[in-house]
Amino acid sequence: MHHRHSYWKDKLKGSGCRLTLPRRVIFEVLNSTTKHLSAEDIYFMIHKKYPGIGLTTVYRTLDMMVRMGLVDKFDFGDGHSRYELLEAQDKQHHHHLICTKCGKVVDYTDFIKEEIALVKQTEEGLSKKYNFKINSHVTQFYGLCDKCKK
Amino acid sequence: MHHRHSYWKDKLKGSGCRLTLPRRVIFEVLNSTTKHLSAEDIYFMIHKKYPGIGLTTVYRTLDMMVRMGLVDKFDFGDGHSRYELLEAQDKQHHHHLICTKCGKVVDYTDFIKEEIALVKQTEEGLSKKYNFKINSHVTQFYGLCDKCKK
DNA sequence: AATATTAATGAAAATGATTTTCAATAGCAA
DNA sequence: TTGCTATTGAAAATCATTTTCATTAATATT
Ligand SMILES: [Mn+2]
Ligand SMILES: [Mn+2]
Ligand SMILES: [Zn+2]
Ligand SMILES: [Zn+2]
Repeated sequence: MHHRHSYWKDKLKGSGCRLTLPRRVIFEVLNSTTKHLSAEDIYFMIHKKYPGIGLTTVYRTLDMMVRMGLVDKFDFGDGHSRYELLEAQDKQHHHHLICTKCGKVVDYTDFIKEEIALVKQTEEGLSKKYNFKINSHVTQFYGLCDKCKK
Repeated sequence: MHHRHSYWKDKLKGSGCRLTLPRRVIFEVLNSTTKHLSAEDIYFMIHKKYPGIGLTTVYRTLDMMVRMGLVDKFDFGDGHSRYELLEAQDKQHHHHLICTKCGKVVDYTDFIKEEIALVKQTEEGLSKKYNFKINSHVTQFYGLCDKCKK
């Protein structure tokens, strides 16, 4: 985790960017949660302690982190983009299970091995057949969670 | 295809809805394309012949068709929701391959058999483990198409 | 066919997430 | 410190989509 810290900071500096307070704070929020936060979520989470940091900056910072490949941006269909630190903590590549009623999101890695194998194979086939250079994929399951089922 | 026409019309009427000109026109557009159109796309496609049909109605009609389970709504990440008639023509369940540069979308069904099998199996496992009732899934590959690669 | 009922429509206004603008600020290299 | 300029915050702008509301038209009834 410590090497990751320096890693992203170095990466910032390496591309002529500055290490600012908002950037450090926003990174820390993402690094210490398991949730899938929206820009507004983050804004409110830090606003008490850092009232000087504006929502605009949250958006800009998240956007930058996405471009740096540090953060993943998701759309779960509720009108708010959500962000998640890549390779954070013990996190690995995973897919999502989303409750369409309450918005609950589950990261699952259970069947990821088989999925990854199939995905890799599919990617290869598709790349060849359609001449695409595939960079990423998204798999999401939508449904109703435990509580919302009844 | 003829039975499909009557099918959706019957479904409409069955739920107390009226069969109006905008609805017929919008259905026809979706039924005669292989593309993934946005509300605005549809609006402009019909505007010359039917200048009386407003964008609001296009949105409303698409929304209704989605609720009826007649149309699928997708977000390919370009800021416009896109719509596709379900089970239209020779179309089957399929996944998408999206060029992040030019927006080209490919429907592919090549590896769908294996995918479907895995998806079904994954759904079962996830349903059990997380107590979700899974209703749908989305799988999309992002990359660069033939032309945009270079 | 004429009429009554009310779902559906279109224009305009509102919404709300995200982006842009721009003058002020703060990293950081020298 | 100083100077350069990337970054910031506030306010305004953008833009896809939704809401409002008076009008219209689909359909059931006469
Ligand atoms: Mn996740
Ligand atoms: Mn498709
Ligand atoms: Zn739920
Ligand atoms: Zn392309």
